[in-house]
Amino acid sequence: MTRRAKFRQITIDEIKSLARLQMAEGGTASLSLNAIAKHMGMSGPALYRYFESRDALITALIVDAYEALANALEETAARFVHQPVRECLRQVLLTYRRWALDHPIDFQLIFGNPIPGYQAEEAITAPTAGRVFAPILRILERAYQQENRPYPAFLESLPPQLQVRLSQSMQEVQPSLPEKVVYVGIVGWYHIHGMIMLELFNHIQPLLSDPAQFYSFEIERLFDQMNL
Amino acid sequence: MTRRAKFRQITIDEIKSLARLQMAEGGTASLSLNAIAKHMGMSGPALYRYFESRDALITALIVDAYEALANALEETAARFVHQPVRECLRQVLLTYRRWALDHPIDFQLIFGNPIPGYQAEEAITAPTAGRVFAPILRILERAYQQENRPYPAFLESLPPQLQVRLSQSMQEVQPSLPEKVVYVGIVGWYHIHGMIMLELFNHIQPLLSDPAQFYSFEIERLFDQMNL
DNA sequence: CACGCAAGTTATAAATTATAATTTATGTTA
DNA sequence: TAACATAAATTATAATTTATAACTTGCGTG
Repeated sequence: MTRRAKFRQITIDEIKSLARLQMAEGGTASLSLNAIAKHMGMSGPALYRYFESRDALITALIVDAYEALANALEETAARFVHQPVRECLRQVLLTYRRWALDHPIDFQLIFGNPIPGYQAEEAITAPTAGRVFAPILRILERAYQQENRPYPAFLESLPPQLQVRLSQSMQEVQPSLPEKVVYVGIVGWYHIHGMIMLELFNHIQPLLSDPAQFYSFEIERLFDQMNL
Repeated sequence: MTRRAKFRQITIDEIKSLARLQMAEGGTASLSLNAIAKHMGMSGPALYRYFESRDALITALIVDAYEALANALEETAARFVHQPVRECLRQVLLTYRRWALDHPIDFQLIFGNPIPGYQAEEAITAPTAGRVFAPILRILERAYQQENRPYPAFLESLPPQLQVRLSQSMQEVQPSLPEKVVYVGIVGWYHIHGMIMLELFNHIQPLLSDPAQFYSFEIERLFDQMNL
């Protein structure tokens, strides 16, 4: 990497870092290119050398967030891969919530409403989205394929017309995955993910004294249903 | 109501209506006081006679949305009150999703991330929030109290330290509600609501061919667990 | 050494929310 | 009915946005 490119990368990183900081203080809306530039000691339009537009910056942040979440999940999955399936998936799901609470802004960027007028570009975010779901699927595959656990009873009553559509990128990560595994994964992910969104996007929070305990409780309940 | 007050109310309604329309087209961010005024044939600052600020307008819209959702749920609950508990709750939950899909903007206003820099005022929104949860609780109370159904098995393993905190307003709607009923309600609401948020805020949608079928499937699964 | 391109600058355009000052219209009251 | 108070709307203006254009500076490589 040339000397110039290195400095360029540093500048890009600093811009993104400041953008995250700004959003952490005032919400996803308070992102201001001008303010960032000012804070970096340069003036407004200079930033457009590094990001084509405000939306381009946001897209970059979203992609980063996706990667970071996926990395966190994969790392946990790897660390507990020698533990029993139940413990391994438990740790992954706990990491999921932990990461969301530790990086609320990034989580909002990924799963929240689009920012002011920002239009998420499916083409850019979709590939990485698969990486988030993949670790969960891999653990479930181990449970039902390798260890031959019986599939959950509720799969029997699943409507036959209902079909899963694994995205291109996810199929690359996990080729030839049995449909039943994916179904179980979706049911679990919806359940878990929904809880986290509710906790993070508030409005329901005051209902429970300790969301963490409730989350753990629901995880065990889910595992029981999954025959883990 | 005086003649002037009536016109004033009409104007307020028109502003809110146009605001909703605007958001429906360009997302919650595209709300512009100027554009509304222009569309109404008056110029900018005139709107400030009716709403103190942009945030005040948004708050009004949020309150309206809460009311509308609560009304829809209550209406369905009333219409099916003579049906078996299971059918009644099913219809209420179907209405919940239906309303969310039919009014995505309002649903985002209520449960999504705050708009660009907008800070939700708990004091204003909390009271109405109770009305959304209340119909569900009432049906569950009927099941477990009046009809003496056994409580779900999973309640046994609920951590004893976990406590529910019913808001002031909810206690007024439902006084002296057994804690167990509230627990079941929360578990159910989290599950259901989480699914809807995922469907609405996308990012996971392409995973399933028919979200409606999945939703119905999960409802039945939930009911089985609830002994309904 | 000199040329080319990257990086940053200022100037400017088109929006936004919001305030101040002013005019116009309405409704009530002496 | 006439006069006055207040509501409603206007224009002008300020302070911010994002974004483009044109120009200057300076690095680094051939």
